[in-house]
Amino acid sequence: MSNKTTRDHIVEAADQLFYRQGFEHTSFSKIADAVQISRGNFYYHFKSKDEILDAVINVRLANTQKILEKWEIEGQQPADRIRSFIHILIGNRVKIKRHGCPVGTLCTELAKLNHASQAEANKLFTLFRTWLRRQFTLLGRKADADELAMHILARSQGVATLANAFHDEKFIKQEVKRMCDWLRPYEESATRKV
Amino acid sequence: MSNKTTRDHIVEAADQLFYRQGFEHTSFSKIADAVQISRGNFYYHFKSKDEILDAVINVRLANTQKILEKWEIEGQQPADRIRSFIHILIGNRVKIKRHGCPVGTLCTELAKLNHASQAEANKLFTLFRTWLRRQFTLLGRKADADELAMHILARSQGVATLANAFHDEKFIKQEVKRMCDWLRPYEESATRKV
DNA sequence: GTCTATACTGAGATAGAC
DNA sequence: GTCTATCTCAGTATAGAC
Repeated sequence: MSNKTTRDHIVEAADQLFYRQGFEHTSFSKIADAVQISRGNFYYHFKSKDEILDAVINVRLANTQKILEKWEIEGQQPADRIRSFIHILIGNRVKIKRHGCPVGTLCTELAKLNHASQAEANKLFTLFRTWLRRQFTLLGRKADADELAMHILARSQGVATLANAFHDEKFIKQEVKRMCDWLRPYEESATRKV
Repeated sequence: MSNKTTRDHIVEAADQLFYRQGFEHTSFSKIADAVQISRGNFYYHFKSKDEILDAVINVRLANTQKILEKWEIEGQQPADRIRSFIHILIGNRVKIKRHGCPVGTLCTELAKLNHASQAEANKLFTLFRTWLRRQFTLLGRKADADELAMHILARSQGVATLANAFHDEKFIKQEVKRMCDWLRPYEESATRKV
């Protein structure tokens, strides 16, 4: 099963390093060290560093899509699914404390660099946004589904940013509870209608 | 009055550029172009790029302190002062849409770089946190004042991150309204006690 | 496919003239 | 104080052997 190509290994290592150290700060040497190949070998697989970034973004998009589908299937009710989203903050709390949100920090960095792949990276946010919007629509909030989706997305971003700055896991748990409390009235009003 | 030294001009230009393009991405050449001095001249005023960063952080700390004092004086009630904080999102919405939050994006970047000045930059967050905590304490929330301070700080961070990614000013206004709505019950319960 | 060697560039930093 | 000239180093990228 572990028939990963060198290309896969490069993308995987770059994915990790871009998350932990940032895109610009991650040099070819660092990726080369991680994958245990020579620097020259990169250019057989990719034309440039930007191409590696695009590959990383595509992998992340695919993985995100899979997770959203998983939550869609596992969660009986829309509110359960939204809670799955909220709880990634808990599941990834150690990484978030150390490196922030992988989506948010990448989009923020690419915006500063005015990088050509900004729009591609932003699609990661859009995946979550669209999925959350659908869940809120299913909760009967047709009129403000997108606003609610953006609201909860923003809150999870803020939590990640501050948890990272203050190196605080407890804060993540605190805020997750608040977000779940916030969600409950929407859930209950939907249940009453059914 | 405009007796600014060259050093002041350097710090000012670096401040802007670090915000707009990021610290690492901002080279000496770019700052030199902005200030209209030669690259070599930097080293009369600063020993290294990191020293410029420290100077920038110190300026930002001083400016933040001033703003907080201003809000403290201008706002009659603690809730008014907290609303002053919330409304910087509106006042700075164009910049936030373009470059995110100056505090959040700097702290996030320095965390990725594992930069020595991380702790200094985080003091910017701490200034807001401590100030907000005091306002919530004055609102009679002694037990959870810090939690509420962190909560509102996180929300403003999340708003800035998404407004930047989606280039969306309307979203900022939407969320500011939500934050003010969120604040009202705390304000009213405090007023009732008085 | 992977390597070594190397070109080229731009970065931070230094020396010394003015 | 400010400049020009220069150093050193790390980065991306290329060429060509194996």
